Formats: sequence, structure tokens, C-alpha cells
Amino acid sequence: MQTPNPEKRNQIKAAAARLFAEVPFHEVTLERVATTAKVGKGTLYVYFASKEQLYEAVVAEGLAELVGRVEGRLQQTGADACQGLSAIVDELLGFADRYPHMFTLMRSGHPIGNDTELAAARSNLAATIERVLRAGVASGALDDPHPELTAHFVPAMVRSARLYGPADAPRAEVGRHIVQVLLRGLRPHSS
Amino acid sequence: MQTPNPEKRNQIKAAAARLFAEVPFHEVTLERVATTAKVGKGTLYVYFASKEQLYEAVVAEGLAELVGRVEGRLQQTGADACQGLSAIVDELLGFADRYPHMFTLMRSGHPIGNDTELAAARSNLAATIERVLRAGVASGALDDPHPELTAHFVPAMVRSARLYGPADAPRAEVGRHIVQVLLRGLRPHSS
Amino acid sequence: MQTPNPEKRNQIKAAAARLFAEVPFHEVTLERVATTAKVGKGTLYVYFASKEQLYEAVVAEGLAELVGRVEGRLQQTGADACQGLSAIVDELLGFADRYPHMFTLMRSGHPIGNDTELAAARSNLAATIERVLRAGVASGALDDPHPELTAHFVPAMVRSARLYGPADAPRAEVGRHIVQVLLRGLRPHSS
Amino acid sequence: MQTPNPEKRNQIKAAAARLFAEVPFHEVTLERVATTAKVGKGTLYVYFASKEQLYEAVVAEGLAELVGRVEGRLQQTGADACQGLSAIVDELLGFADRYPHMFTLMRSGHPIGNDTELAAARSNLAATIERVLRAGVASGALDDPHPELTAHFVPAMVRSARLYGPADAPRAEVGRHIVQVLLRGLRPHSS
DNA sequence: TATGAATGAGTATTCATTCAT
DNA sequence: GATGAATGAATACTCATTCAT
Repeated sequence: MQTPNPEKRNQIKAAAARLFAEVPFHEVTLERVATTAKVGKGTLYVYFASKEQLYEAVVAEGLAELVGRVEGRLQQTGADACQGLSAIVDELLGFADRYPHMFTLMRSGHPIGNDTELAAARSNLAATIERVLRAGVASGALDDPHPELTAHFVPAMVRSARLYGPADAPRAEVGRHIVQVLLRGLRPHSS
Repeated sequence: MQTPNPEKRNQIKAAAARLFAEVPFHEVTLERVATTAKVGKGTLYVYFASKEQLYEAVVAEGLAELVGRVEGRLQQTGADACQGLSAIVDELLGFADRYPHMFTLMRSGHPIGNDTELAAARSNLAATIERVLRAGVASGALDDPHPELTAHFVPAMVRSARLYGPADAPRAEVGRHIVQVLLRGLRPHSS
Repeated sequence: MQTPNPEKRNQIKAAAARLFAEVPFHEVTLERVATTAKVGKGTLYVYFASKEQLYEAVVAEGLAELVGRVEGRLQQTGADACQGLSAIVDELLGFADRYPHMFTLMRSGHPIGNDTELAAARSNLAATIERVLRAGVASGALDDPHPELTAHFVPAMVRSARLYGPADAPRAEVGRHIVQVLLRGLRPHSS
Repeated sequence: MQTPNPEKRNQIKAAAARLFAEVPFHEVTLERVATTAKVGKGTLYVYFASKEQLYEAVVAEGLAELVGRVEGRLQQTGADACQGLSAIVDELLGFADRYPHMFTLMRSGHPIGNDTELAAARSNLAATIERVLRAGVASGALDDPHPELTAHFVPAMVRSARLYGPADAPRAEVGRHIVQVLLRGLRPHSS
């Protein structure tokens, strides 16, 4: 008797991530996913209920990992808003480097499936960033009348820089630029 | 494309824009587009060579219109960087209001088709914004070490605010916030 | 502009009838149906919503035709129960000869689809036969305490004779036998 | 087939019988059979070589049991045709009551598999009935020019009564009716 | 023997595209 | 030009069967 193999699930997820990032959803065939993952076509359905759910799992679990890492970093950096934002941007850029597909996926068009998981993951990320911003406002380090908006700017800036910006821009430089614009943009007037 | 009935072409484009924005590309059937546009399925092929090209036309022509309007506004506002950026953000928000689908479409996933037209349109927008930024730097009004990056931030911020931000945020407030973060973020140190 | 072609619908029904009769439902591929009917696979779906509905249409419309013919015959033969039953059996046998598949189909196993149409068609046949029997009872020509049961015997006898009986039994002989058993079996005691 | 655990074989047969009777062959999944029988999917193949053979075993063994019981009854009742037929009908009805699925299965559509076993079982039943009829003819108790046809009528009448007749018809009444129609239908003219 | 994870052949169905009218 | 009936390539998904444990 064999036992469900979590490794195989990851094989599949990894293959799917790559393919979903390369071509649009409807051009990714499950045949191709299976071949790439080196499993049988039927095996896909042992681990994922449908193509939609496979897609969702890939994106949502990727985002969840990102959120986890960001929160880990924030615990290290402590309460400082400036350091917090830097850490967040750094993590976002690192994530983009480690999973070059992920941002392509996340720019991905429309909700695929009911998208609940994905929307939740996105919310988590925004909420985490917003918390840092609000802490900064509370401590007087930041002046942000709309942290709930600004929270969305951070990943958007990273994403646009990586997707559309010059491909050869060094990561550190990009990060510094984003952090600078944000921090100056939110600096209290009196400071 | 010089076609007999430009009216009909627009009917189709409008219907397609709505549908492409509502559901992902592969869930939009041409049957549905035809029905929505109140034309026969075959008529679509009189005006567009394929589903891909219809999609591209919708997005690229939408973006082209946006760029045109932005440039028009910039000619009115003259050279001032602050006013220029405000005008750009204002146009982007106005565009998002007039064509609620458009930003959904532009967040749209992967390149559909060879995407040449769309990439070009996106480049045009970025180039226009970059020009304003560089003018600001030149005039000493802005301090921006990477206008080629910042240029992408502007639509990204607008987009993220509208797509993921609170739906009830008043447009003027959103615009003010974006402009404020950008202008302060790019304010020369000496000021 | 072409117009839906009722002839094509019949081509498909005829092909399907033959194939459904030859092999069990799940072994009939629509590919095969299309080839046999000399239409494209997609055309099947222009005229029938699904494989199930195609099957239902074949059987139910076949049965409906049978019922129509039986009722036609009954109008000719008038009220006499003996002649009526003979006519019914004759029609059933004729139907079996003309559509050799039909009885195979009707013996067909389980309800396919929701089967409403088929059940209705079967009811119609039974009701028609029952009416003849009741008329015979009323006129004193028959003694049948359970015409609602006997009505089902008639097609059952024909079917079993044709499906399982000797293949070389001449139709007239089979018909005579069935009618004889039935008429004697229902003859009033006093006669 | 000499198998280690005949108990389990019966569990499976019983589960299969129920499911095959409930839905058409192609809608019965072996997964479902296994679950219903409370055995593993692989276990099915320990006892049956294929889905087809499982089906055949269910139906053919059911029919074989029926034939066995009928013959047992006939040995008790002795040579009298009237009593013999009554016993046969009674057994058929009893069988229908004990295995409500069985008649549904036997009405079952097309031959599944090569059907040899099933055809043989059906032949056995018909042969047994025919023997009784011929004995009746020989003894002068019956006048039947075609016992080989009539033999098929008996199960057909029972089946049609149970499958399509009023569900609330009491079994004894149904039996009496069938026997009456048959016996009168086959009564020698001179009687 | 018993199991259920793994498999891939097989198929219904969809839908962009064509073309006769 | 306008149409929608006809088409068949393309694909997600199912499920009988196998086999490692």
C-alpha cells in the first residue's frame, strides 16, 4: 500500500508554476503539466481537484509563503517603520528573484476559480504592510493619512519595477529607490 | 483599418471590453461577444482577424486613447512637474472611472497574442510620464535618481488603489494621496 | 445564411439508432455517430444537447411513432377487441421488423438521462392497449380483471418472442400465437 | 472459483448488484462498488477479472439461483402443468421480491461482455419452462403449438408486470392474473 | 491477501473559425 | 457586408486496471 506523497504534490506545483508563468492559463495543458512534473496525467487529479484549483494552489501557496517570510523578517527588525518597510521591500524583491514566475502569475489577469484563497493571501500581505505603516504613524515616524491605500502601493511598485522596468536594474538599487520614494513620501512634515 | 461600418466595429469592441474584463480570456466566447454586441458571430471576423487580435485591439486602443488624453492634458498644464504629475494621476483615475474594465484588462495576465501593440502602448504611457519626471528633475523641482522606474510606479499605484483598495474611497482623495506620496517622495532634499 | 436542417437531424438520429442498438450506450462514441451520420462531430451538438439527449430522442421518438401507428390502426379496425388486439400485435411486430434496433433499444437497460420522454412514450403505449382491453371488457368480448397489467403483457410478449425466441419463427406465426394466447386467456368464461 | 474468502466475494456481488440495478452500467464505478462493499478497489480484482465479468457474475449467478429454485419447486409439484406453471410464476415473483434489483438488471440493455454466461442462464430458464409446457401438451392438459415461444412469455409477463405495472399490485393477485391468462390461453379447445 | 496511489487510454464537449447563402 | 450552421482540432477529466507495499 502506498501513501499519498507530499513530495509529488510539490513536483506538480513546481511544474505548474513554471508553465502557468510562461503562457496564459488557457494555453497550459494538463498533459504538459503532467509531463513536466514527470507524473501521469491522472496523478494530477489525485492531488488537485481541477486545473483551476491547481492554479489557485500554486499562486495562493506562493503568496502565503511570501507573507510568512515577510512576517518573519518583521519580527526580527522590530518596530521601526523605516526598517520595517525596507525589510518588506527587500523580501518582495527577494521573492521576485527566487520565484521569477510568481509575479507574472500574480499580475495574472482575472480571478481564476473562485479565487478565495488568492484574495485572502493578498489581503494578508496588505494587512501586514498596513500594520507596519500604522505603527509608524502611531510612533510619529510616518505621516500617512491613508495607510490602507499605501499598503497596496508597496507590492505594486515592486511588481511594476520588476515586470516593466529595465531588466538590468540591480535589485539593491531598485529596492533603495522604492524605499526612498515611500519613506520620503510618508515623512512627517515637521521632520 | 478602413472598414465599411466603424460603428459596428465599436459595438464589438465595447462588448468585448466588458466581457474580457468580467471573466478571463479563455472564458470569453466569441458567441457571447457577438450576442452582446448584437451582431452575428461571423461579423466579428469582418472587423477582427481573430480572438487574440480583438483582445489586443481592445486593450491597445484603450491605452492609446489614455496616452492621447494624458498628452493633451500635459500640453495644457505646461512644464510644471507638480501640476504635470497631478494631471497624469487625474487622467489615470478618470480613465479608470470611464472604463471600469480597462484596468482589470490591463492587469490582465499574460501577454495574449504577441502583445506587440499592447507592449508598445504601455511603453508610450511610461515614456510620457518619464518625460515629465525628467523635466522636473531638470528644472530642479524633483529629485529622482530613477525616473525610468518611477514612471512605472504611477500607473501601478493608481491601479493597485482602484483594484485592491477600498471601493468606497473617493476618487479625489485617492488622487491626492498618490500625488502627495509621489511629490514628497521625489522632493529635492534641499527644499 | 444557412438554416437549421431537419434532414440532418434525422441523419443523426438514424445513425445513432443503429449504433445504440448494436452496442451498449457507453460503447457508442459520438465520434462514431458523427462519422456514421456523415456530419461533423460538432454538428451533433447543434441538434442535440448531449449524448444522453440524443439517446432519449432516438428511443422516445421511435416509440412515439409506434404509438401513432397503433392508434391509426385502431381507428381503422373499429371497436372490436379481437381485431384491435390483433392489430396491435401486428403493429408491434411490424415495428420490430422495420426498426430491428428499436426493441433492442427499448429493452435497453436503465433509464438513460432523466428518461421522462421515454417513460411517457411507454405509458402512452400501455394506455392505448389498456383502452382496447377495457372496451372489450365493457362489450363483453373480454373477461379481464386487470387490464392495467395485461396492457403491459402485450409488448412484453412481442419483445420476448423477437429478442429471445427462435430467430426463424415467421412473423405471422408469432403474431398468431401471441394473439391466440391473449384472446383465449381473456375469453369470458361463459362463452 | 475457489477463492480464499467467499464471504468477501459475496459482499462485492451484493454491492455490485445494487449499484448495477440503480444506475446504468457505465455509471457504476468500481470505486463506488469497492466503497459500498467496504473493500479496497484492488480487492475487486482478486475476485473478479474485470468490471464486465463482475457484472456477468452478478446477473448470471442470480439467474442460476433462480433456475435452481424453480427446478426444486417443480420436483415437489410433480408433473401437473397447471401446478407447474403456478409454481414457476410464483418463484419468479418471489425472486423479484427477494432481489428487487435482479429484474432491473435482467431487463438490462445490451449484452455486456460476451454475455455467454448470461445467455446460457436465460436459456436454462426458458428450457425449464418449455419442458413443463411440453409435458402439459403431452398429457393433454395444454394446447400449445409453440411452447418454445410461450416459454419466454412467462418471465416476460412477470417482468413487465413488476417493472411497469402498478407498484401496489399485490403479488398474489399479479401471480393469479398471469397464471390465469396463461392457463386459459393454453387450455385445450376440447375442454 | 488486501490495499489505494499511480497511471494513461479513451471520450464528451467546447469553441474559434470557415463559408454557403 | 452580414449571418449562423457546420466543422474538427484541442483538452479537461474519468475510471478501469495495475502494482508496489
